[in-house]
Amino acid sequence: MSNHNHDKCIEAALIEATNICVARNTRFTPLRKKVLELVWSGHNPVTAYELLDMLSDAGRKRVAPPTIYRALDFLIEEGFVHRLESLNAFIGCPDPAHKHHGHFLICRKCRTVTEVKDDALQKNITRAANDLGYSCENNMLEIMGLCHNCKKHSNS
Amino acid sequence: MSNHNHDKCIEAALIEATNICVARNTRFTPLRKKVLELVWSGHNPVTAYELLDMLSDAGRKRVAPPTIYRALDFLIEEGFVHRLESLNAFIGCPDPAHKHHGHFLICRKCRTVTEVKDDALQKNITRAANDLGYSCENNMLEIMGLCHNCKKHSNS
DNA sequence: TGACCAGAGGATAAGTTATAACATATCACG
DNA sequence: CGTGATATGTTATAACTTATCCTCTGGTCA
Repeated sequence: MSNHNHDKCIEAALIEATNICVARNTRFTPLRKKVLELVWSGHNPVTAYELLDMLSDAGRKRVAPPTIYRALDFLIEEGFVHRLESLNAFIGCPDPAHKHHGHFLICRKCRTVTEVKDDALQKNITRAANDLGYSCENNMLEIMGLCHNCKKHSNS
Repeated sequence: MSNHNHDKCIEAALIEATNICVARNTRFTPLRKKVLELVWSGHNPVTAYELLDMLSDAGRKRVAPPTIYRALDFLIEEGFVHRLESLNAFIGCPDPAHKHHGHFLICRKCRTVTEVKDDALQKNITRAANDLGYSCENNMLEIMGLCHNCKKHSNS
């Protein structure tokens, strides 16, 4: 995630979300759009309260927590955003058009988060659940470690 | 987890924890023992505040949150207890002697939690991380679905 | 044996994350 | 327009977690 034109990421996410909402006839309101844009401010997780501050800085008059949480609920429901349970934080989904569970790589150093897309892995998870008599309706995998870049530049 | 003698589960967990602490020369104090016992009161996750209430009911004078969190920190550190991130709750580990990451099946109906022990799955996870340039220092998998028993008895 | 020290746990307060409950605004559609 | 449904604003509070400071206890060692 080093030096790319991140504006493109944001723009792409907003356009795709817009298209999906049109297709589904759901309401991509200005607030929801703004929150999605803020979530996409980087490839790092952001917390609800960071979003709150960012929204306020962005010129709106200070909003209260429910405003953010409701927007996030919508964005998660539509698949535009994932929640990182181990961080109580949120991250934009790079592929909202395809329904999937959240599997993430989290760099403990630079906090970059990369989404894992691995069908074999998902199959393996479902299989493991079935082996023990459970159905798998939903699952989340969060892997903490060092990203490629931080591995190179560090000795810890 | 239907009708087993759960006292055996509790007893086994306490004995194993005691042995491990002796081996490691760490202090399994009465408070820590009591908290572990309470965590093991069932095969369901318990929250920190539930433990707080349980401790108080158990005759002690009301303790404050840090007391519980410190005990939990110790128990987690020693591997006796896992934290379920998606529930902000805690569950006893059935195999504390062997270091491993937490992979769980959670029944959304009866809340029974079963720990998954699956080496192939862990290898698969590590491989997926490496494929994307990440190391895997730590990982957590939480699968939500219905357990065998609840599948049989329900139509939702 | 007694001075010292480290670790455990009690007490208070505060920080962080999330939701309930109710009021108001806006939209969609007949 | 009017009405119902959905979105957002507002206030308060619940739920979860940590920081800080202090006391007590049990072990170590001069």
